[in-house]
Amino acid sequence: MLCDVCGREPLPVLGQPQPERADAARNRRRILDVASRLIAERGAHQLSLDEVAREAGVGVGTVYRRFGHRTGLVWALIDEHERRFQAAFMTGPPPVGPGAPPDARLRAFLRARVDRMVAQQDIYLQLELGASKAGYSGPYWIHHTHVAALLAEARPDLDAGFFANALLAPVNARLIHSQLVERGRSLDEFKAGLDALITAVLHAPRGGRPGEA
Amino acid sequence: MLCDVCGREPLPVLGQPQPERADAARNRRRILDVASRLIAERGAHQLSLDEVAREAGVGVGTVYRRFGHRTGLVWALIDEHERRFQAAFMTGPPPVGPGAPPDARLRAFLRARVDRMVAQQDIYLQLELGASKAGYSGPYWIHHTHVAALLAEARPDLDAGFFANALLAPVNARLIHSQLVERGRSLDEFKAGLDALITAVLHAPRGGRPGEA
DNA sequence: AGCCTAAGCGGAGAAAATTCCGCTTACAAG
DNA sequence: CTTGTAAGCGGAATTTTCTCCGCTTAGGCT
Repeated sequence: MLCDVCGREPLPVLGQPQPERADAARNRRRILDVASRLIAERGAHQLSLDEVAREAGVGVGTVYRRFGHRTGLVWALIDEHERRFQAAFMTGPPPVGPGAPPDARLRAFLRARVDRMVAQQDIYLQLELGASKAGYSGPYWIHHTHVAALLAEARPDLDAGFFANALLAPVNARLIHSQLVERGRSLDEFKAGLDALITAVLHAPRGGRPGEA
Repeated sequence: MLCDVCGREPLPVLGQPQPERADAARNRRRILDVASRLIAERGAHQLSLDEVAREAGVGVGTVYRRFGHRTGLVWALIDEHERRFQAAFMTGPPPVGPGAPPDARLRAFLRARVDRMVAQQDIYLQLELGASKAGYSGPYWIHHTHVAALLAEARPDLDAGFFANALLAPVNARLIHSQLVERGRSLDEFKAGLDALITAVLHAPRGGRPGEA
């Protein structure tokens, strides 16, 4: 069912690969390989799925059945990195992983997220473009849950759900790109800003109920 | 020139209408009228510029010469509201306009921005979709300048530029939509969250240099 | 080995965005 | 009123996204 305000339906979560026919697996691999090569050559912003299909030697239908839409393919290209990233903050070593105090983990997490976005700027920009078709996709809510949990640990009196969004929202490809490329800010300045934001949130005045000032 | 990372060029600022031929002005009017009718009828997400052109009795070329691209047209539809909004916070009565203390103005401003986005959700979603083609457009930076100025007034020791982005980032159509529609949060909860965020920023611990915690 | 069928395939084609360019015309200057 | 010309026009053509549906085949079953 499509939402009547934004006209989209949720992006199917790309879970663990369910049993897949051999030819299907081979095609998936080919498509992903071609796509990442084309992106490396010319940038994610002019990736044409027709061309991917042609170069991969499959029909466009195959690409679409597998990945749903343009954004789905781009997301699949990030998926592997994302899994690694999730492993890092969920089970990896401190300060990103468990073991460090929550404020340190928050800082480390947001900084790592920035690094990921900078490393593959154009792919993330592409992802955010398609986002209005795919909505906030799986990984966003995983990150949200993580940040909210750390916040709840450090400051149980706050509205963790809201503040998690508030901390994640500035860490987006478009803003980072504009800061770095158009506004001439440095990465360090940006990260220092995030640290300051985290500090501000963690030291927020205590209010009567969660979410109040 | 196109940016080689994101492949876009800046959205031309829609300034005051420069002298325009009579037929051009008439066509602009027709296009805008048809577009807003079609959006009212069927939602911004399925606005087809071909159809707009047909119904307005002009060629598609005319639509594109005038508005540049899909996002340009959508933005033009918001332009009038935006002007009113800008007038309100720059020269209107308090608490949004000058006269109230900066913290009150910040709260009022963000709440007003939320209301604007809620009132025309689908148009703003559309705008954010096109954003990666148009980049952060004029109004974003006007809002940013405004928020940064208020922050600088209240807390001259902070990195106003960064925190302005941090306050604006959570007020976006996609997040608001997901909170309200998918997550079942109320508008009041969201606004209360923003108030708390502002409070946290304004009470941030004082650091050695701007931007540090 | 032969059969069955659901999963997978592919490409024509519909729909939408955006570009291009030769024709038309508003309107200012004479 | 005539004329020159820059501004404006329109729509065919190009490009890309995404859908549809009839054909093919991998691989389990006997």
